[in-house]
Amino acid sequence: MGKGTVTRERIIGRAVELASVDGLNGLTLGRLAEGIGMSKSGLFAHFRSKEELQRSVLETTITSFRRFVYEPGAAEPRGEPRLRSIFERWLAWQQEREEMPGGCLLMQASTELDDQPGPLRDLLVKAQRDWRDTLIAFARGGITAGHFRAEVDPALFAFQLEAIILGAGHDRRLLRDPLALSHARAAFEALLASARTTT
Amino acid sequence: MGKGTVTRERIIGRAVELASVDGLNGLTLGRLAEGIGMSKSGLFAHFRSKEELQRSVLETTITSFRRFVYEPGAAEPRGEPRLRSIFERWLAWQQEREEMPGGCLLMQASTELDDQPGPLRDLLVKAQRDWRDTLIAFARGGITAGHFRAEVDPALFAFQLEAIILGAGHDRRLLRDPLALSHARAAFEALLASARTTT
DNA sequence: GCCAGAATAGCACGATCGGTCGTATCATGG
DNA sequence: CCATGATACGACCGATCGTGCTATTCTGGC
Repeated sequence: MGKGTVTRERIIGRAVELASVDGLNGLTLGRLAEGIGMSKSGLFAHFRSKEELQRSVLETTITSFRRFVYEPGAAEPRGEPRLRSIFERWLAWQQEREEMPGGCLLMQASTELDDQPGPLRDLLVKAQRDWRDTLIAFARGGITAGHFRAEVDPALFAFQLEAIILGAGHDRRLLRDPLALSHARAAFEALLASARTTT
Repeated sequence: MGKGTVTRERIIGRAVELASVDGLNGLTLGRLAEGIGMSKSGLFAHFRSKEELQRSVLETTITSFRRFVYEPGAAEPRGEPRLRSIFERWLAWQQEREEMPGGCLLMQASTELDDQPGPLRDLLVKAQRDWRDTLIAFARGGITAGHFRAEVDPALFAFQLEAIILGAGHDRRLLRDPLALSHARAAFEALLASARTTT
C-alpha cells in the first residue's frame, strides 16, 4: 500500500471526525488541513474537488456502518436474535466513538442533505434505502422463523425500528437525556412483543 | 407598528425559509439580503450580529410551533383526543409548508446544533425539553382520564411518540417514501393500543 | 412643511472559502 | 545510487463570509 493511500486514509479519517461534528457542509479544507498538519494544497491534491472529499467521507462511513452493524447481525440466526443484534449494534454505533465524536454522521447527513439535490444526496439515499430493505428482509425473516405473527407488516416493523434509533439519537445527543438508552430498549422490547406470536 | 418592525418580520420570515433548507449555519446574510431585495448592510442593521438573527429565527419558529401544534391540542379534551390532535398537527407541521419549504427547522437544528455549544443550542434544548415535558404531561393525562393503563410510563410514551415523528420526517424528506405518513399513523395507533386499558 | 430620528444603502475591512499552479522534496524501482 | 514519478508545499486567485463606518433617503410628529 503506497504512501499516498495511507495519507488519503488519514485525511478521510480525520474528515469523518470533523464532519460528524460540523456536518458535511461544515467540513472545510482549511480546518481539515490544519487538523492533520498538512498544507491545504497538499491535502487537496488527493481529491479532485471538495465534493469528492465529501463523497469519500460518506462512502467510508457507509462501509464502516455495514461492518459495524450489518455484518455481525447477518451472522446471527434469523428472527429475533438477528434483530436484537442489529438493534444493539446500531445503538452502540451511534454512541460517541472516538472515530466519530459528533455522533452518527449518516443521521446528521440525512437532515443536512435532504433538500440538497446532487450526487451526495443520491449516494446517501441509496445507502439508506438499501439498509431499509435489509431491515425489512430481516423482519420478514422473523415471520419465516416463526417468531413473528404472519400479519406483521415488515415495512412497518422496519419503520418503527429505525424510528426508535432516531429517537434515541435525538434524546441522547441533543437533550443529553440519560434515559435515552433505556427508553430505546424498552420501546424495542415493546415492538418485539407486539410482533411476536402470542404466547 | 413601525416600518422597522415590518421589515424585520419580513426578513425573519424569509430567513426561516432559507434556514429550513440550508440549516441555521447555512443561512447567509448575503443570500438572505438578495432574497428579499435589500442591501446586506441595511438588513444587518436590524440585528446586532448573525447570531442574533439566528436566534430570532429560532424563537420565531418555536413560537409558530406552539401555535400550530400545541395550542389546538391543548384545547382538546385530555387523553386520547388531545394526543391524537397533537400527533396529526405535528405531522402536518412537518409537511412542506410554504413558510418552511425545507421541512421542520427545529428538527434540522436538532442535529445541526447538537455538538455546537452556545446560546443557540441552549435555546433549542430548552424548547425541546419543555415540549417533551408537555408531551409527558399529556400522556399522564391519558392515564388520569382513564384511557390508558396506570402502568404506562408517560416518559416512555412521549419518547415513542416523538420517535414516530422523527421517523416520519426521515422517510418523507430523505427517502421520499410515500408510505411515510401511513407508517407513522399505523405506528401511532399501535402505540395507543398498547397503552389503552385493555377492553 | 420642516426637522429629528429611523431606516437603508454604499463601501471597505480582514478572514476564510474552494481551487490552481509552479516548484521543491521524497520515495522507490531499476 | 541515481532517475523519475509521486507527494507535498507556498503563494496566490476571485468570491464570499460577517461586520463595521458613513452618508443618504425616508417617515412621522409638530
